[in-house]
Amino acid sequence: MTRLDHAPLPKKSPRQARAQATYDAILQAAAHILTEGGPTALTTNLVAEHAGVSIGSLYQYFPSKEAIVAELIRDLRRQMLDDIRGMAAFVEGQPLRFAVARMIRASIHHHVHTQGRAEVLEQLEHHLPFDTETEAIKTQIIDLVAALLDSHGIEQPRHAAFDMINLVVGMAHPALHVGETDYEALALRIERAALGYLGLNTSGSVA
Amino acid sequence: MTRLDHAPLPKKSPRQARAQATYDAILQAAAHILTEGGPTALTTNLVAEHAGVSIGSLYQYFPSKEAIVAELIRDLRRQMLDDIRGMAAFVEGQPLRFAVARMIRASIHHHVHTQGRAEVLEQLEHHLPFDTETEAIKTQIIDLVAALLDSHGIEQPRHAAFDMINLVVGMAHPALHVGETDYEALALRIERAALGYLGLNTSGSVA
DNA sequence: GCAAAATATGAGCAAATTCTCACATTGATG
DNA sequence: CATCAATGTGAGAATTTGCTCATATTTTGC
Repeated sequence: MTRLDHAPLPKKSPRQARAQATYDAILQAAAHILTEGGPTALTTNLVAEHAGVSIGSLYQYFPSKEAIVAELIRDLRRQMLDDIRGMAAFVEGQPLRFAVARMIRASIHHHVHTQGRAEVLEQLEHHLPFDTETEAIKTQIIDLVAALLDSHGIEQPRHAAFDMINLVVGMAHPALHVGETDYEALALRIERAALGYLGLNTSGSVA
Repeated sequence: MTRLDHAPLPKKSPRQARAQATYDAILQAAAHILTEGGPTALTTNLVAEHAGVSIGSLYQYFPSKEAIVAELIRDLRRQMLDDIRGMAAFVEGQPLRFAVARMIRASIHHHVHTQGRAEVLEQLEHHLPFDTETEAIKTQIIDLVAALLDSHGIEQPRHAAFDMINLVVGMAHPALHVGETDYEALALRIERAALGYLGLNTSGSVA
């Protein structure tokens, strides 16, 4: 066994000099192609070309096309987890309304930053072999949000965390996809729904 | 010009006896493959095989694989529009809370009935050539919901309709996908968020 | 510098995929 | 029935795609 036994990478680990650049270029190219052309546009040859790398190099680091997608998914989840962690730490001890507000802004920011990638990847994930790490990260994300809600006395925190995440993402993504650029206005609208879900009613009625 | 000039079907229109069965079998098979195996599993040969039809027949009605997907999307949208139309008629004159409750249940029912298809198809739609009919149907759906909200004095009804649809779908779909079967409980949770969004506050606070 | 290890290359093979076309079968019509 | 149009068939041509491997280049350790 070499020193790569800790990594869930199915093939050779690159960690040495320019290899990392090759590895990164492949992932970046794959992400780009996926968001631009959709799942059917993703071919290994095209990825290699876009990455400015030979097809042979691609297969040095990824045993298959699916492995590239799987790694993209892991990357995205790790990023999400990091963002949520930072957010959770930031709102520690603050009132729930504030925490919710921050969470919504963070989610919008995250989706803007990863433009459309989440959609496609989540979709593809369903038809990929079960990945332990990805699943573990998803659990951690739910747990973090659940802990946050629990600390404010929300009932069934895990259930609520699941709903809250979907509520925020479900509203934010289509709006952003359709070209909405007033993030603050969007956040305020989502906030109304989120606070309603949590039973923290905003004052005035629109109707 | 023959009598098929009214249909946006790029190839021959089937309307005659068993031809319709073939046509339907192809669409059904494609839908099944898409939901089971995802976008990458969809190949014309496989569709023909699953439909119990020769590959030649498939190309008699669809000029390309994309045309099949496009038709599936149109089908789904038409179904959505019909469901919403029925729902809107049913809640005519009823209070907004009731209308919202019905809309949420209808949406859940619709998603249960079309299991996962919406996700994949919506995703693929983004990378397909612009389809006038599909777009028109989407507009009609928004308009219907907007009219409903407007009749109850909701401000910016089109904006609100867009948000409401995404809120409901965004919360319902992941829950159903994860195996939730208590539709009523799910509907009640979504209702909290929806009413919160609309400013129709529910009574008690959970926190 | 030099050998050995790490990394990169890309022609090309096997399999998959899209789609055509010449022909067979079925159904309708008088 | 006979005829013709509508429908169905599937071998296979043309292309694409996933991936390998023999070889070339670069980097590292000494």
